[in-house]
Amino acid sequence: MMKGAIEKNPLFSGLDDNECEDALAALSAIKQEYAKGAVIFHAGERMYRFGLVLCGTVQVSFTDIDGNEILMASADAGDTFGESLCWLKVAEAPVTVTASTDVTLLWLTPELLMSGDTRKIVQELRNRFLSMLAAKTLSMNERVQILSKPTIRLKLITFLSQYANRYGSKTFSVPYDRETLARYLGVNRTALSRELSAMQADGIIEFYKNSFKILK
Amino acid sequence: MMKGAIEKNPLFSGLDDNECEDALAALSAIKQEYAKGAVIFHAGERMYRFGLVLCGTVQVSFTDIDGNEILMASADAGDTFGESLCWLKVAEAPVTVTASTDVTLLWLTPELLMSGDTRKIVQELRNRFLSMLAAKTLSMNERVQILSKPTIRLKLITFLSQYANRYGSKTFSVPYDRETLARYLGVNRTALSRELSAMQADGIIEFYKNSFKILK
DNA sequence: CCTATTCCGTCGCAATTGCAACAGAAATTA
DNA sequence: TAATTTCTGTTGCAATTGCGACGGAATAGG
Repeated sequence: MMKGAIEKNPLFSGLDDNECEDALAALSAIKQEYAKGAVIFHAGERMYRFGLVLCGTVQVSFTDIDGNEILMASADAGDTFGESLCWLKVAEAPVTVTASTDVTLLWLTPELLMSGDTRKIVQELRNRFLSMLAAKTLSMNERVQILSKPTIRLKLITFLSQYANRYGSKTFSVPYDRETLARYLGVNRTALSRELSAMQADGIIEFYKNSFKILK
Repeated sequence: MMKGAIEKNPLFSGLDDNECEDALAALSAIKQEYAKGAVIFHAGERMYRFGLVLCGTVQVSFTDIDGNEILMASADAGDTFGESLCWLKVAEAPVTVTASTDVTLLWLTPELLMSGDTRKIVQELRNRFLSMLAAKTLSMNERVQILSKPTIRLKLITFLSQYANRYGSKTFSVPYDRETLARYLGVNRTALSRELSAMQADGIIEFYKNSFKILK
């Protein structure tokens, strides 16, 4: 049913049905559903489990020192959130997770991965969990790369190039509305619209809603 | 000798001498020295080992699509670099590592951590390696938090607050010169100097070279 | 089909920033 | 010590961006 989303996740991809069941059991998987807008996790609590999104989209925002909310990531089907805070047993997690749409997700507990359990599936999961974290680090590098660019245009070009690379095509759509994209890029929404229009006028890109085409 | 730097690193902290030796052996540690300015790792190669800085400072810069160099991190004694790229066996690592000062470092190979080796020390290292990656993710969150701020002043306040938190004091010094700090914050150097002066005039901070004091 | 709501682009203006040129301080080297 | 190089702060100006207000398009709900 939700098999698709699970398979997309590097923790489970390529496992056969039995292995998958064992893996879910080893992680004490619990399914839960949230309505659009619901708060999935409150900042300030400890994150005992991390989340794997089965369907829908969640937003992870960081509550900073002044109480402002900064969009850290949005997780779609197959994506996870909260692994680091969970693994490190951070007492007061500084992130809030909310449902952008109706959401179904699995809560997973990495407790067994920390133990000396030598079952094959547990060892495999340990390795995969590690790979997942490593991949997350690299994807955050990409975010930093974008945010470091001096102008909105360069941020957009970098962002769009990254997407084009990931999709292997110069035509693609992104899972953000303008407001969310602006926050992801760290810029003002209307300034973003202005720049998108300018880039289209300059013949650099074409776009319709969330679909983009890089002309270059 | 360099024991201090090693102990600062979460992979080795708290291990006794024997364990430490075993750990270094398990990671096939090799010591190497570089002169100031030397290139420690070239972008485009595969990173078979990750680095642990024993003394000195290295800079990790990201080479983006246009060939620009973006400062991703600077690693001091006890810090590591390249774990993610190494673990994921990325064929063409997109980072360049250079020596900001004369540098001594250990090259470490995580190969054994990927195996089914069940020796206690290896299991321990696996867990610690994981924690290290998780911690890196969180510290990158802090960087993103800074870069997401709309103005130089807010970036600085966020950056300085993070440092004050880490040191547990409102007086501290940072390991960056102005040029490097500007690149870390993603802003223009002279604009940074201008804003620092303005903040001092406004009674928010005091600073002398790389020493800062938050007055608030 | 109509209405309310959300989403998106445009515009003018003020504020912030990048940039280039420059000068003095500090550190390094001869 | 003198000379050279590096680092840092200042300033004027142009370019970019943030912000608020607005209107039209798209969407959702009845």
